[in-house]
Amino acid sequence: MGRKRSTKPTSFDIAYLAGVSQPTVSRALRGSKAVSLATRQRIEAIARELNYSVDKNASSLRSQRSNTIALLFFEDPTPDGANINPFFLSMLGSITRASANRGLDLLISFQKMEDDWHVRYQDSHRADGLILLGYGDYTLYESRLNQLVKSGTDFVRWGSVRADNIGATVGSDNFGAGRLAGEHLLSKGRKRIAFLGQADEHYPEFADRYLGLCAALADAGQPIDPSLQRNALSSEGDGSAAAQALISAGCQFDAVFAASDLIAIGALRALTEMGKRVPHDVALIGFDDIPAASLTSPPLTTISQDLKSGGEQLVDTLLASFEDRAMPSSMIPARLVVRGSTSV
Amino acid sequence: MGRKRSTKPTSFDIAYLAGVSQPTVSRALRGSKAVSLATRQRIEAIARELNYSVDKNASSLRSQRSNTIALLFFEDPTPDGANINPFFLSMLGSITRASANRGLDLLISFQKMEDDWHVRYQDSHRADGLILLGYGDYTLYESRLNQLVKSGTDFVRWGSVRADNIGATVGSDNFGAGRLAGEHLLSKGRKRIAFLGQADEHYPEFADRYLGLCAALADAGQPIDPSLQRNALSSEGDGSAAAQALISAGCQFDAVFAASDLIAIGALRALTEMGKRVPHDVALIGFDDIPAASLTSPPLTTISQDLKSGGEQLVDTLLASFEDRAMPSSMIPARLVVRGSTSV
DNA sequence: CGGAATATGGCATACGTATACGCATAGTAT
DNA sequence: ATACTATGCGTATACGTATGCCATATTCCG
Repeated sequence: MGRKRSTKPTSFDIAYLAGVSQPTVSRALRGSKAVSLATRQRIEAIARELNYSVDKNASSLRSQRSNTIALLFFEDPTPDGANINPFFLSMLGSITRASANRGLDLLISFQKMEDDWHVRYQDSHRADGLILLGYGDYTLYESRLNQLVKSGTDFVRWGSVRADNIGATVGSDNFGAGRLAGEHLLSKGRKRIAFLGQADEHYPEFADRYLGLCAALADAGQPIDPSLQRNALSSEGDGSAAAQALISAGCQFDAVFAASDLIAIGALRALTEMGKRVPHDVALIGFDDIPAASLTSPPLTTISQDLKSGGEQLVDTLLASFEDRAMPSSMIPARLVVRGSTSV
Repeated sequence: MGRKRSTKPTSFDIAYLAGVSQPTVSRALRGSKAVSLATRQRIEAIARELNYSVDKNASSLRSQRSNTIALLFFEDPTPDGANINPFFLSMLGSITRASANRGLDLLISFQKMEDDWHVRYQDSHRADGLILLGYGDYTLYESRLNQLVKSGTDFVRWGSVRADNIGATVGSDNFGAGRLAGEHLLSKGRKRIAFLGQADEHYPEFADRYLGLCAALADAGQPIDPSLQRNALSSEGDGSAAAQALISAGCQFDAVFAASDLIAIGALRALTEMGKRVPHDVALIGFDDIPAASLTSPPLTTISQDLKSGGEQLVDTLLASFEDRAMPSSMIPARLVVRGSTSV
């Protein structure tokens, strides 16, 4: 079954039945102006009747255009691989919809940083362009990005939007979001705000969030205590460890801004276990608004990224680059979601 | 950029450089036995040097094999579409990996029940076969499945494994899992166990779980009270409503088995709000072990489905059907994960 | 009413690969 | 030595569509 299909209809079959030539069928179905309305409708009717559909491979081969984009997801170096950051899964959903709405097929693939994915996708004409997604050490794939540019591959990245980015980038306004978080905590009377998250050039998004927080503090005339910034990658384990370290070091703080919800959730556990009450002793705010954020106790105040716009912008930016009208990188505003972890 | 690429190398280029004919290049790169080791290695070296990669479209067109599978995700009729069941996102991760390991590309797409996806994917030679994923009313797409069979499309479903299934199906042993849940609750001394979840033929997986629970009760000589079964689709809202209804109706129960974690989380909230202590007054067990399950308070005892095996079996079953050696439907054991919501 | 512009659609061909055949050469068996 | 099989590779062609170019029919305008 499936092997011996009764010969799928081709454009020649349609042409024969419609009394026209095969090219006319092709033109009609693609909506070319060179075919009269009457002829087109006749052809469309027959095509529908025969359940005809254009052969994607032949079409792509001839036109050198696959109408397909590849979503390459770069994993954190978490070796077990079972669990994926829920935030990116949501983003994936958004991109899927955006692609479908624009008539594009979507290939997805998880990548190890080491593989030579650029060859695999663009050179083989599997896809017209790439969307690159993933936290992880940015400096690690900088050289890869340069390769992409050099080989003329169209691509967009999700990440920190900066002037000197390699290739087009779409991302949240992390600086603004960090400021938002800071202002919210300040408005609650908190002054000594810890930041949990890697804040160096390897993780530019986290760094931007931290800088936003610092800006808010500065605006309010509050001092910035570097000892309140603790590194943490995006995982519960890291968040928990960072919070513990903070307490063990005897730091005084009345609020925690975690660079991701996973970190926040880990921190919440550690804080609770070590006798700090949230939000009474320590207010806590996360980032991403993953589904689990509303389930913790207290529920987590967090920053919600606009995934819908994010996915659409990624796809649109890529489409623009197909057509040689390069779209600029774009920055998407984020939104504060207030829940129990910051309201006393 | 990207438009005027300096003419990608073809198999003819390789052939010329290697001093052989184009077909020999094709054969060599596909590992045909008809080409000598020396020749193959020469060809491979040149191909690597030129950064050559087989044109996917030409290859698929000629061989009538795309080495691509399409993952079609059927959404619940939740109209907002923003949130996707986390369980299926995890499954998606597992399928992605399984495909990659077998050298298959993966197309993904969210489907409305109404579209004629079967045409779009298999008839256009986008994919060699389909994986169908999604909760939702099974009877609704029964007719579609029959169409697929009739048109000779290769596909596999994730769902309830039954003898009379249309097409190959891979799924968890829902009956066994239901029994597992029941036995666990009975072992905790609970006797009046409510079931929250649609348990009719429209949702066979839920129904199987309920039947498993009933079997456990029967084995223990406990009566089955039909009024303790309440319908709920897989959402927090439904779970919460069902739990409230149960209490409002004045039903006596000391345990709840929810057909999914989302339902369980909703139920947990309702129970707590209505003054029932979990697990003291009511033990609660969910299904799926989504990431959020460990974050509720108390953390949720649940059933964990083996997604890794699930994804692999789906892909392998599909591959088998490509090769006309039909693999049977297969049932995957599930595992009980005990947490606080059932241990006093 | 003649010639030019326009509308419609056919002809030829290219996209890059895979495979059925055929043809050598070499090795083996009879 | 003849016939036969196996090996290694070239020849020819098919996969199904899209598109540049040209031929015809139609319209339009002075």
